[in-house]
Amino acid sequence: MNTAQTLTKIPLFHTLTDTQYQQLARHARYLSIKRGEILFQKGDPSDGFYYVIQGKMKLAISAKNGNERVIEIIQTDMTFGEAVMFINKPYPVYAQAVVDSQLLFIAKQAILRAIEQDTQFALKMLAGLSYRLHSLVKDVESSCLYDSTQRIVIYLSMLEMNETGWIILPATKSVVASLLNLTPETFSRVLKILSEQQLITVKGRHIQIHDIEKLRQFSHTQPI
Amino acid sequence: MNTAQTLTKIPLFHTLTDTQYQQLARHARYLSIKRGEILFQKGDPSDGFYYVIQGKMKLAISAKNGNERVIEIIQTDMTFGEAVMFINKPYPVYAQAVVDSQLLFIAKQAILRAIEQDTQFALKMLAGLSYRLHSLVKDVESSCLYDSTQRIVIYLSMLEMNETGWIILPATKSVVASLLNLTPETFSRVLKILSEQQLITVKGRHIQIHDIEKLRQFSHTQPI
DNA sequence: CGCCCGCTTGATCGTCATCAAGGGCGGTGG
DNA sequence: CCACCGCCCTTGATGACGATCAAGCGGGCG
Repeated sequence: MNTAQTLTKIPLFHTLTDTQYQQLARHARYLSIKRGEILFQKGDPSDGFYYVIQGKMKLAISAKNGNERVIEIIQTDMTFGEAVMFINKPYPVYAQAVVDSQLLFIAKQAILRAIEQDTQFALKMLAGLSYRLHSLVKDVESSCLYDSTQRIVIYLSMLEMNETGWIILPATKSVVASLLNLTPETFSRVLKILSEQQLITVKGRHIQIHDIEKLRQFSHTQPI
Repeated sequence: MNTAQTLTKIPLFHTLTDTQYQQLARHARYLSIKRGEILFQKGDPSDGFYYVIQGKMKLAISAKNGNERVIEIIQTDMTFGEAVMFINKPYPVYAQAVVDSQLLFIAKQAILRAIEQDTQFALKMLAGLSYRLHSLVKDVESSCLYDSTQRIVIYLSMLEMNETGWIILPATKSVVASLLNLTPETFSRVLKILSEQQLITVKGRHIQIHDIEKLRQFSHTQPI
């Protein structure tokens, strides 16, 4: 598949014309990245954003002492790095490949031109950023107002969209734990408790939720 | 001052023409709100955003048990609520007046029209949202990677832009504490410790930083 | 002058991180 | 096919940070 064709898969671009796709394609470049590799470091300058053709990336921050906190896990068919493009600031996070991945980089100038030509595109861009902002507020909310069990239950509930009742964690348990602002140890312990309560079944990264309502109830009755 | 004149003070609108100002003014309305009053509740639908002509607002979330967490303090000349406008979701936070305030509400449809007419405006809007996103990431970073003393020092350093060395907290200590994800008690204790270390002087909401470098050093040497 | 609200200070507790060690699974090579 | 190795994950013991509960202080405003 060529670059222009790949671009048509990005939801953000769905209102564009063929000509515009060709323009974008000229400013896009394909790249492949191996598991564990760093795409950009916190502090690097930004001149475009990325689309995940296939694979998984994680955005995270880290303290001097080595502690890290995963902000987001970017999966196949998602984009990242849009926001930083519009302000002259370096990346506030670093990006690392969780598995071998294929990415598409789209240069800032191409986006700016597209915005000039297409109002709908600008609105989509705004909606995309707004959505991100919304998610982050929810994230802050979670971290501040809920304890570890509640955060985990909320997270599992979010993933619970399949019909089967089985969900698959998008990364290793350590990474998911960090996403929920927990240590791997705590994450493991809570999953064990939920298992013992017959609320879930854990098989590696696969988790079955038996009764989502009971699960939610449990997490609320925990305090006191 | 009439509405159109007030609009010209909003940085976001600086590229607009007089005609556009008139258009916007028709979709804007002035409102006055008393200290403590709620402007909108979490969950309310959004159909525009707000500009603080004079006063102070706070955006916060709250848990069932009554706990609250202040996300942002909006001061005179700042805007809020832009992001939610672009996605069909209710406010993820509630807004409350910290002091008696005058606001300008600008309806969504006026903004959408302005975006259609002015590319520069769309870009400014994008930059504004990006900036918000950036701040929030910084906020998450602070909460996760730094302890209470470090967060307070970082916050005080941010406010430290005046020449005098004296800074003024933008709200009551309780509200600032919540903004830093701390209880008032902890906030008070840390300020006391910093005072005892001769690093700052506290007089009500006025704080003098004696030596910002020593202050930073202290907050880093604390752990261990 | 007195009340109320916001701040301080103290004592105690709980949650989660940290430190440490052991177990399981998958991949690789003999 | 089996053995080995490394990486996660688990499980246990301990501790620290900050929250909570409780009481007293102080200053501003009516």
